[in-house]
Amino acid sequence: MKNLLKIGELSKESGVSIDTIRFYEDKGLINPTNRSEKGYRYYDSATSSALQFIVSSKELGFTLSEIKDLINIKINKNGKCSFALDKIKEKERDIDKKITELKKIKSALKKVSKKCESSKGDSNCHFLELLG
Amino acid sequence: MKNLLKIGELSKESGVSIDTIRFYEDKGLINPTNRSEKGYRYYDSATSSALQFIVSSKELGFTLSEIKDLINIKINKNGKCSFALDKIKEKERDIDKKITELKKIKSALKKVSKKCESSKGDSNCHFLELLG
DNA sequence: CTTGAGTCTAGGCTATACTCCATGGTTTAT
DNA sequence: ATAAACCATGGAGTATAGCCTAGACTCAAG
Repeated sequence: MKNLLKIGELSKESGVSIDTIRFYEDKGLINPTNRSEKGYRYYDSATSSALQFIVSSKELGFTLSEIKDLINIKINKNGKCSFALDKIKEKERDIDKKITELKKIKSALKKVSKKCESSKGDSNCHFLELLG
Repeated sequence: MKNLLKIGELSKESGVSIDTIRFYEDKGLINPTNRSEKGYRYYDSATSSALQFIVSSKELGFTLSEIKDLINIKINKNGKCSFALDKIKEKERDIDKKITELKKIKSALKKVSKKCESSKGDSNCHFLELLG
């Protein structure tokens, strides 16, 4: 097939492993442009951008299923931004929530370590004592 | 057995489910004080504190395997704080790393959403366009 | 034409922290 | 004595995002 890549070539071009490419197909994130008679997958080079998009989105904290939604926005809504924007804002809120959560944990840990430090010289640890 | 609790009673007292208690035993976090001839587990009430310790530690971000380490410190090192303190400080660093990571993601998301907003009126989305 | 490299499918395995289920034995209360 | 409630074990299932393997084909080069 002219100008089309086999899965191994796509893998090299995109930096995504063959297994992962097949896995993404299984999850409905990408599709081979076509298949040979014998079943070989062939991709155009736009698929490489699609894979890059997936990788970047993952780095932004999106799960594969959320990324699938983003792709469907592109396909179904003709790429209108407002729909994607909703998802992005939602993810921002998610991340914020996680940060808040972790900050709480952090200050709780600080409290515990202070407690621990205050019993440094003691034979028993004020934290571990909770074990009973 | 006098003063000992059966697993269901321990579960009620600690708020940890029966299944989870057995699961923690399987993971080496707790042990029944003894077993009846027929195999029933019996616990003293200190086990309830131990379960509370596990729950609290989980809330502090420790995994079960890390909690197991903490318990072993109590057992092997006679509860000396310095050892526990190391683990706590390490966990603080973990949490800090995660927070930093999330903050990076957050600012990247903001960038993307700005880009997205700037193309709101356009027929195509600057973010989704990356899909090729 | 043969060999080696590439590809196919289907399935299992990883880690984490459980939850749920079936099947069968035990205890307790009436 | 009998039924309800409890307990035991072992194994499967959940979610996420892949990795790895076997066994069988196919393709390209010499």
